[in-house]
Amino acid sequence: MQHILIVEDDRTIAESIAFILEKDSFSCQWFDNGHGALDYLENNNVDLMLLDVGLPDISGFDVLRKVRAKSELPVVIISARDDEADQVLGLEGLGANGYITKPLSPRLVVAHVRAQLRHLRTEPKPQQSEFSINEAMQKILFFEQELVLTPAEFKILSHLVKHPNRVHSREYLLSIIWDRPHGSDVKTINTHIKSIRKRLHEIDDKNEYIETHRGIGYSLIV
Amino acid sequence: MQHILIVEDDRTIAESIAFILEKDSFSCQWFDNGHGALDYLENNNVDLMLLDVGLPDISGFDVLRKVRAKSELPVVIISARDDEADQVLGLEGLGANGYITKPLSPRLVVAHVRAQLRHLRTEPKPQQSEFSINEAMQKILFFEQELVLTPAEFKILSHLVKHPNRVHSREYLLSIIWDRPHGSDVKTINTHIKSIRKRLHEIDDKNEYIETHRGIGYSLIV
DNA sequence: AGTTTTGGTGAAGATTGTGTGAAGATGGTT
DNA sequence: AACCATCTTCACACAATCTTCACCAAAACT
Repeated sequence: MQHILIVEDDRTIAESIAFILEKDSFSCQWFDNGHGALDYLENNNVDLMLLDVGLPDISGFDVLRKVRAKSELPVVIISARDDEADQVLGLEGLGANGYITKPLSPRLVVAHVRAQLRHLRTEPKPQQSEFSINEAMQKILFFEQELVLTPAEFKILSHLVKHPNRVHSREYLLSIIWDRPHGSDVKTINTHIKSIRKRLHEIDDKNEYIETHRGIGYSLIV
Repeated sequence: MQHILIVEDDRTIAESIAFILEKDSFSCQWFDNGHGALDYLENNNVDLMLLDVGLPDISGFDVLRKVRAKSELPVVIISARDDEADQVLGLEGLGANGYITKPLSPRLVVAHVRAQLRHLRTEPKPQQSEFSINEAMQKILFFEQELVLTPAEFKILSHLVKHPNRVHSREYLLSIIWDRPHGSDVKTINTHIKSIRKRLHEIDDKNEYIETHRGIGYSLIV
């Protein structure tokens, strides 16, 4: 599931956006201020950010700059009024990926989000790694050798392979395993990671491909 | 030149899609109803189908199932409103290859069509195997020997033979057996697979040709 | 160094999915 | 109606997998 971060100080608007997106099978996290959102970004796996320019604490301008300092995360700007047009222009120059004007149309929000994420998906960097995924057979090759994985292991590893070199929280990795809400302990992931590591070691016992980020999560190094 | 079949009851939308695609050097054929499109498919060479879910005569659901009963033609769903989301999900389960929501963005339509056709090109060509199908006789040869199969078994096995080395969900395999909606349990497939395996074992009891993918479905290994 | 927190490990439940045989339901044919 | 082939359902056993737990090791913090 793709995870959207909503930064919007109007609670009503934020909730309606979240409602729409969740109906469209995205997961959402809402912040009514910039600092909270930036903190959240540090430790969580976010696929796209919807950013209102008029925030109480810091300007959208600064939020975007800080985000861009660290990542290429797609950011869609929400602009409140026409007289913010100049500001929006500046934001686009700074690397915003799109913008929507209020009042928001539900369809338009979904369309923008989808468009950005699809665009992201259709531009995969042909970054070759020692892993290759065969979705049709639900199998992963590691140095040309087939890994025998359980469903949960497959889901976790294929996500790590698709998004290497970045940290994924245990919560997020758990959410990948389930279809529906399921109240199991995040420590479960430790065990899954353990067995994935074991399987990788059977083929190449030298290297550590899955790195532990203490207190945060795991990442795959390629 | 690649040929696109457009099934869309809104003339304006259909014409604009056709215009865009033709500008992009595809050829198009438009139908404003499902039955006409299905007839056309029988006798014409189509590379991809753009299918609106809200048709006047039969539902997109039924159209897709009928198409899937006979081929792996790439089908991209066009969904009109948000409240069709559930339906679209069902269609994806039934084997749709993608979907676009209205209002349609020209670039997005072209992108989807191109993506699907590119994907098609990389699909493995039918490779020769120990199986050979005689459609006219509704028989399958396995190591030169004729398999005696019930209709349902024939449909399942011939689909597996035509699309080997990839996983097929029970839902999908069930949809192959029926022409129309039929509310039977997906576990039925377990039993069919069991009896197909039994028949294969009668000829070659060494190998496991049909592989189980726990929680997902089955695949035929060649 | 000692304490606290977090992650690794192996094994023991708990849970879920699948295989199996047989019984029941369905639909067509005589 | 009775038969037949076939499809579907069911109950159970078994296997694979997921989760939890207890314990130890490693890291971070006083």
